[in-house]
Amino acid sequence: MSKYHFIDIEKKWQNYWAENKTFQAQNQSDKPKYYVLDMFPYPSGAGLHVGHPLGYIASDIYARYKRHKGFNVLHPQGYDSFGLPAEQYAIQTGQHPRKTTQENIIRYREQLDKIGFSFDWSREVRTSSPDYYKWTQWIFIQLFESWYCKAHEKAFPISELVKVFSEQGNSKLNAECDSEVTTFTAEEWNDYSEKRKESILLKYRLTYLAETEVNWCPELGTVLANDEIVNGVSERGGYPVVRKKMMQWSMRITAYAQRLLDGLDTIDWPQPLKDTQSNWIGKSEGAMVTFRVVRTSEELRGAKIEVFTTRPDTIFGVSFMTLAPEHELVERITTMEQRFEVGKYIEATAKRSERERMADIKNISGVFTGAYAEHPFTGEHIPIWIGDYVLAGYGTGAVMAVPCGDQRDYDFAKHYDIPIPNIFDGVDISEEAFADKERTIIGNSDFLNGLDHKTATQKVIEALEEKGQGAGKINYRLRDAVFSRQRYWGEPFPVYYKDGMPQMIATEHLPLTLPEVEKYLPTETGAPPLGRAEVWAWDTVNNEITANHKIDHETIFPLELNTMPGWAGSSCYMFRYMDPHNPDVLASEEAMRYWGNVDLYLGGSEHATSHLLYSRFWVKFMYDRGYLLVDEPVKKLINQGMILGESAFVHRVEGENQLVSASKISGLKVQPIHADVSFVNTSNELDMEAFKNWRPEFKNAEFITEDDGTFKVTREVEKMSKSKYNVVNPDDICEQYGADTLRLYEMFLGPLEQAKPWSTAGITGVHSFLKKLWKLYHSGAEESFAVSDTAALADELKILHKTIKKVEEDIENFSFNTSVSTFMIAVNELSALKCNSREILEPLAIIIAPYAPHISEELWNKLGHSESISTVPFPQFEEKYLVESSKDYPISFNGKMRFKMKLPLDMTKDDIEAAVMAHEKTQQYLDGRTPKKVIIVPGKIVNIVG
RNA sequence: GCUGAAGUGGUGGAAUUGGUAGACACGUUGGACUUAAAAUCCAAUGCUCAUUAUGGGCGUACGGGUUCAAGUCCCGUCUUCAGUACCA
Repeated sequence: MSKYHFIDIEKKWQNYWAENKTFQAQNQSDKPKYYVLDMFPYPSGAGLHVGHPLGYIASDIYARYKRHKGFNVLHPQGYDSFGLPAEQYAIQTGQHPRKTTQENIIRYREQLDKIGFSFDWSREVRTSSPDYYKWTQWIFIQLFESWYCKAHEKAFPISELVKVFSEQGNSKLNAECDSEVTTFTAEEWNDYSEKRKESILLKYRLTYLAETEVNWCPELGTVLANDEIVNGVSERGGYPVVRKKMMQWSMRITAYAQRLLDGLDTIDWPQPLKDTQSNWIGKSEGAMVTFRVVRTSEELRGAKIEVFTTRPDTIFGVSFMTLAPEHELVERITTMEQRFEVGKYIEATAKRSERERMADIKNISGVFTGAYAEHPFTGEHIPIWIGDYVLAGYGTGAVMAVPCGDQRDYDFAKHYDIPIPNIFDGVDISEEAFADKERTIIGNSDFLNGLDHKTATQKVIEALEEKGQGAGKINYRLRDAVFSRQRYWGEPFPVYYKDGMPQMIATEHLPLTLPEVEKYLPTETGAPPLGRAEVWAWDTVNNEITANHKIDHETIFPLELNTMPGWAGSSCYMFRYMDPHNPDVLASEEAMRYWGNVDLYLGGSEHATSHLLYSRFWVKFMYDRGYLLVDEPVKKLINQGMILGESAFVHRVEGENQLVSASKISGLKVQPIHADVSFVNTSNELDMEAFKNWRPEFKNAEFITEDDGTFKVTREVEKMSKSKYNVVNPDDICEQYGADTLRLYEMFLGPLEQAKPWSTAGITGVHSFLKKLWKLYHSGAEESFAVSDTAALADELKILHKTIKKVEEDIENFSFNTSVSTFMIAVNELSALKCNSREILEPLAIIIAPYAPHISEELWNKLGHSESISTVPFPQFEEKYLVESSKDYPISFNGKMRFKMKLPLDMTKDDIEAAVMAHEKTQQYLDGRTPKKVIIVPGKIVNIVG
């Protein structure tokens, strides 16, 4: 084995690492720790494509580099193995999702192993394994057993809440809870039945069961969270979604809204991602204002409308109110005369899907209820309307309409001929509303006249508070997260139902394992798939699962039929890696103390409002309750860009079986067809035979070729996907060029964070670099190993140290693409010098090792070392080798670079001025004039002002 | 609409953060080696004018500005991408 046989070399070292457990991390070490994590993959049936490993390669380079730098590195990997695709595959084929998931994991592992990652596989976790989801269930129970105190901004055990209730009731309590909680005294509480107490507590628990309006996807037979819906259809499959009321588990994430927002300042995450999260949380400051409904009938006694507004300062501009069609008061306040109109309108809006409503922004629609509200200050009667521009889900589902200050209110008022009073000084509102807070001076508003936005807001809130008709309020867009899914392949809830109330299974009996079912579809009665399980009841005497027919509602109770959503298993998994086999706790305190939080996390930005937000929420909760020692999961996060596919299109003449080459299309009516990219070479020529044999419909197709007889396809950049036939498998690249080439090439493609299309066009350049590197250590036709012990030349040392310095900077800045160039330059320069000195070639192998670990292990081994290169310290660059005796100084004159001058490095400013002045060429450019000054930037450039 | 990021050769992309723009690679062209091809090696390659040669002009989306010096900083305009959207 003398030539660069990458296949043998890579296999050899991958086996070596596995056998020697080279990358197993220890939980005790004198070294500083570093935790590098990738977002773990969902093992899909399609396997990995070249886009998946991009982030893994980057994090692997960083992990390997940190090991060279003397860190104890934790770099684990696992599988997010619960999920919908496996379940849908199960529905189609009847195969158990456990089986297909297992197969997919094996396939993923094979593919990952071929790329030479330095994962510590002894710590692997799988979210679908009972040993793991035991902890997901355990966390769920802790959330159930907790409430959130707003006074302390912290979660506490529910037992403390019970104590507060029994001692002083709930009137003084400042806790996060459902909006309709009524106040009670300690005496009242103590008199309540157990069931009533339970149902009150449920309104305070951090995970709770409630009738909520949810996004129901009939096609998938399940509810979806807001972030699982894109443009009104399901993210998976693109099926329609409708609103529906259902009894669901929810997570009280809204309790943590402010802390989730504040925490963003403490973490080093990309700005766009932070912005996405803070938009999603959507904090807005304003006031709650209560409007009394004018009592025109007994029915309306005590009726009030609460609104949220960010502009309480414009309250004197209110000329009508608008309720969402779904608002609970609509039914009650609508007058007899308007009943028919209102009913018609509500029916019409209910029929329209969310999507239609969004597409129809321009159309103004609404209807008058016939009722009036009373202005808190003027007592004026304000008409109450219904309009679908008001969303039931935001604020209170009602607005005080100030047409002069809000464009939507303005348009609505214009459309229905409602007055538009102007309450701004010196502003023309005849054409449009005026919404500039900064330039606002209030007028025509009684005690607010002449005030600016800020002062007026403050003053009006005080006045409202005095009247008991309002208060300052911060509102969030963030909703509580629905946590129930009507699916089979997810974590079962550790919950059974006694007398209609949910009960937790004691934590010592976890995990509650997923039952077997015959089919993975919902039942005929519409219950979730777990409704098919025959053994799915909880025996509270023996504390075990038992058959449904034994349910007696005395000691044996039905278990929850829903399962948890995809993000349940991924919210705290980073802590399980710290101590993955611990049977007693999620991770031991010792392990958590040592590893802290994730130092570097790599993954796609598509998880911004799901996994990354929910994970932060759970971690903060676990921190509050003392189960974790940190309140943010991840210190630094990098979003790697997606690698896109370059789809190939063959064009077929419409209605004919004629296929037209790219340049012959014009003028023809053609239909593009995705062709498999493996039939196309780099100059876009199609392998016509392969295409003919691809599908029977093309067997007899006629090809209209280019004039030279070739057939060309057109290209388009799209997301890589099986259905677009543009998927490139990393295995093929590893086979043809090797894993080291794949690793280097994926980095070389461009900046890590940027999306970029995959193209093999440049891969030969990277591959030939590795061949050159190999040749540097070998010589002769036989390429025998040839490294000598002769001392290195000064030039060689300079190249080496320049390279060390640059590569170190690049890795620290995560600009892995430029260091590949740096290696290429170094190898080219050293080859030109015919360098074969061990003094150079040994450190060179180390600095390349993080990027191309297999070839460097092989070279390291040939250099006579028996240990793995991955444990060797990274070479230190030394400034002294970079220093030159003299340097070319570019000389600028009147802003233009004129010529370069060789000057000694240690020259002072005066020396340089003198040297420049003495220089013959300077005289030539100055042309007899005296320069005003000579500007010297030390070590850089000399500039003469003429 | 709002928020954020970005705009550099034929292509992917560099540029030590204000100091010789286009590193490195692909592609293209020419050459060497070959019966030939592949592989490999060498040279040229931003555009443009001119030439025997040295050279000149223009160039980092567009228009201004600051500076001895701008891809980089400031103001304005345009375009692209991403997130979000009747959020009161």
